[in-house]
Amino acid sequence: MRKKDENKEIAIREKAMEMIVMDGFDGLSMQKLAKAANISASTIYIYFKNREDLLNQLFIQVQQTFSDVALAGFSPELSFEEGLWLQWKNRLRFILKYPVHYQFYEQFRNSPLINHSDINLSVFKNNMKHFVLNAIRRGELARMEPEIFWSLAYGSFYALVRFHLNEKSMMNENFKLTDTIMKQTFKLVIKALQPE
Amino acid sequence: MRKKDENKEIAIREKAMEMIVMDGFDGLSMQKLAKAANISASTIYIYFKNREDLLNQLFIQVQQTFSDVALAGFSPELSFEEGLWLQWKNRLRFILKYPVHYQFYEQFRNSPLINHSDINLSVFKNNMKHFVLNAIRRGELARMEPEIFWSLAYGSFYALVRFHLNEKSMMNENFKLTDTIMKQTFKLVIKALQPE
DNA sequence: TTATAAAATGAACGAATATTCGTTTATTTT
DNA sequence: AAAATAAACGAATATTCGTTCATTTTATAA
Repeated sequence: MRKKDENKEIAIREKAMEMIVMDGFDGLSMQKLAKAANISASTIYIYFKNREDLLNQLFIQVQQTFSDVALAGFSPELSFEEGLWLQWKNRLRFILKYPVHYQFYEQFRNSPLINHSDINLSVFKNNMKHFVLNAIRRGELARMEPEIFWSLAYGSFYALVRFHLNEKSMMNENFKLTDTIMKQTFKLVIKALQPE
Repeated sequence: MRKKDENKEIAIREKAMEMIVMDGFDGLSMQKLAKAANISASTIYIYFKNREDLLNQLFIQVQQTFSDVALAGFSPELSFEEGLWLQWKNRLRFILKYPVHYQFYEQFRNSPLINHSDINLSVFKNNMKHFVLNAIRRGELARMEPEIFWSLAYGSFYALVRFHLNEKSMMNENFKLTDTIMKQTFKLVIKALQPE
């Protein structure tokens, strides 16, 4: 009984994401993908049920990895400032290390495909829930709706990342996301979220 | 010399955006679009050079309308709090009135197509630049990098909108973007951006 | 070494793709 | 009302699409 070639599956996954990031979902055809991965088109169907399944598997894996990375070293018992900063750093680390994965992820999230792929983030959600509740209990975080917290704490972070990744930035053509910029933004967010 | 039928072009534009929002860029074929708009496929090529041109024209128009709406009633001389709040309301008004346009807009922005379509937002940029500088001069806004300002002032707003439009919200399944929520978030943003 | 089972392939499938072409239709100008 | 012109169309084009299938190759268990 011959085993599946792990490298082949990885090649399929990586090339597929590269092609999607380069040319959009239109740009990914099974035949072109096969050529890019140096295999036959029919081989792809040994590793994935069909095109839709391939796309979903890609998203699920990236999503899972991304949220795992975000939680690395994280504990709901951390102080509010420490915990949030850790997550910012974790997220940025992933984005910088795997920009293709991240861009694929964002593209997928903003496409209608997202509706057909169900996501499981219960571990992540639970962590964040406890983290927020603990911070409120300790008086480090203002009492507020979870969506308000989330919008401020992460919306601003992702806006920064977007400026960083886009060549044509809204305000400044040559924007670079330095540690200083990130820390300054972070401090302002903390200020906003503090009680009273 | 027969004139072009304005309604026909509008039908093409609207149906195209609907199809893209429903099924992604894959979902838009010229023949299906023609059927949806009750015309012949070849007629589309009278109004648009080709498929790519159609997509670009759609984006450019929505982008222009959106930034015009955002500036409605706006003046760079407005106080910081008034001016920012006006923009938030303007933006939300557009999003709620034309959700399909907005979702198409976001989808396009997050796709590689954005790189092939050049955008002209000089009027908008100029307004915002003066607005921010005036607010700093009057001491209503902390001195900071434009990207930090932008990330906080709009990143959090768009994160709220995202929660609102997504069925499966990250934190709360049944999140509704009420006036109260928006005003609360806005107040926190103002707090963050204030000097000292 | 042989048997076996799954991986891997290339050829082939019909359906769908964007675009073009020759012709017809509708509208405006003379 | 006739002439002129571009809109509008239906049919046809050559490709490309995702997927299937019969066959061959290859790694492993016996």
